[in-house]
Amino acid sequence: MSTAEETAGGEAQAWGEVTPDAARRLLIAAVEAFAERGYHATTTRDIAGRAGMSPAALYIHYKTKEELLHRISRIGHEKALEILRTASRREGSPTERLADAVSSFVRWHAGGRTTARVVQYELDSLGPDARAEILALRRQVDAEVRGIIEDGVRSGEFEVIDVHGTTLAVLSLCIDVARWFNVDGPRTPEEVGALYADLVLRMVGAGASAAASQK
Amino acid sequence: MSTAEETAGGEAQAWGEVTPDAARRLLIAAVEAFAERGYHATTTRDIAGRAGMSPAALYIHYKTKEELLHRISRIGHEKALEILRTASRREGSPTERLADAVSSFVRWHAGGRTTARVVQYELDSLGPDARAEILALRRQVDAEVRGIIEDGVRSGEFEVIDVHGTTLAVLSLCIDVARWFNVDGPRTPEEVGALYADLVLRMVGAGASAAASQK
DNA sequence: GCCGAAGGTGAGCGAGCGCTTAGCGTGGCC
DNA sequence: GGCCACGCTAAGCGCTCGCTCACCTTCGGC
Repeated sequence: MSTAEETAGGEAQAWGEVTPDAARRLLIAAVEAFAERGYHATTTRDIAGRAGMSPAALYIHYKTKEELLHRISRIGHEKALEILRTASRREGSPTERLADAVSSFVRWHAGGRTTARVVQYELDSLGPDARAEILALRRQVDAEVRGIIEDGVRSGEFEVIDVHGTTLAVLSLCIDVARWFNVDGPRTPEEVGALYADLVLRMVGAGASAAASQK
Repeated sequence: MSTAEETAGGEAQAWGEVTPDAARRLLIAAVEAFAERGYHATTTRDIAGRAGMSPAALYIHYKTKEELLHRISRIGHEKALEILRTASRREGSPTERLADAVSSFVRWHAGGRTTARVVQYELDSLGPDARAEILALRRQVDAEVRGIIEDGVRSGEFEVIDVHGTTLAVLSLCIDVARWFNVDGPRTPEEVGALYADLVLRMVGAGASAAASQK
């Protein structure tokens, strides 16, 4: 999971579950194209071309162009949820769990920026049914982070007045990394993850009663 | 400036400078359409229709569809920059100036969500020249916020290790409001502005040496 | 009361879109 | 070795896109 993953164009990562091979190649091509140009500006000819196939080949594996986006979005959201769940359910104090959640969530958004961009910013391009399905996953993502913050408030480690609003802000901060992060920029995903974990701990008031920006 | 501005569909606000009247109506129609569907998914027929005109009328006032986006983006960024400059150059401590900057910047993103969405998220739909012009404005926006944070660090009010990274995070947090804010949701723009000002002051460590989350 | 500019329309252009269909090559099975 | 299912392609259909063009209306200046 934290082995040599993606950096620039590759980012093949978690698409291993998609079979057969041609369908996976098309999906990866679609992710790259959607991230670069946006869903609506991407043509099926472009996707097929990137995958080294003719335009018609796409329709053997997917019913429509939207189905491609739907599949990408669902797999991406499931991955994001898994990352947060892992951090949330490990043992440790709320402070440690929140720092872990934020830093790994941010690393995913920065390192897999291509995928994350599509997952987080092309939601409105989905039809109503697919959109509703994805929104249910997003509510689970929200609940996971809110759970950690509530734990911290309960234990007295955090000092938060508006738990819902703060949860929203924390997630918003992490998600927006996919918009601005530049692979050629001065920061590595790990550095941004560490910086953001520190900033988020400050936001929830961790370390107001104890020293917390260690590690 | 803080009079009864926009709430839902209206949001006519700062487009007063655009003349003649027909050109302004087209511009407002374009903002609404771009915000709703995205630039690439919006048709010139849709824009003209919303403005109560025929598709051809658009080309009397604008050379291309992209020129509409360019104009919207430039006016929007100038407005955003003006808001931050006003907060940055008023008198007061860095803490007060930063809180003012964040809360007014957030209010603009939440209240004028329609406009802000287009301004912040359709940048990539511009051609290279227009894009470069807008990016120059964004660097000024960044510099304005960084200036306040640097002042706070210098005066000892703030405790920030990575000034550039923290500036980026603060701006990112504010900008992303345009993505998730819902006019029909439970929070008013003013409430989000106040919450975010508090969160940002925590992020920069204001009140670590003095009480700061007052007001 | 005529005239030209300004601002608008209806029809339609070439291009490119998402998607379909007829047919081709190939490898596994009897 | 004949057969057929599978994966794929070349060609192209119907449609809608951004944008243009020929023409129409309105209105202030003289």
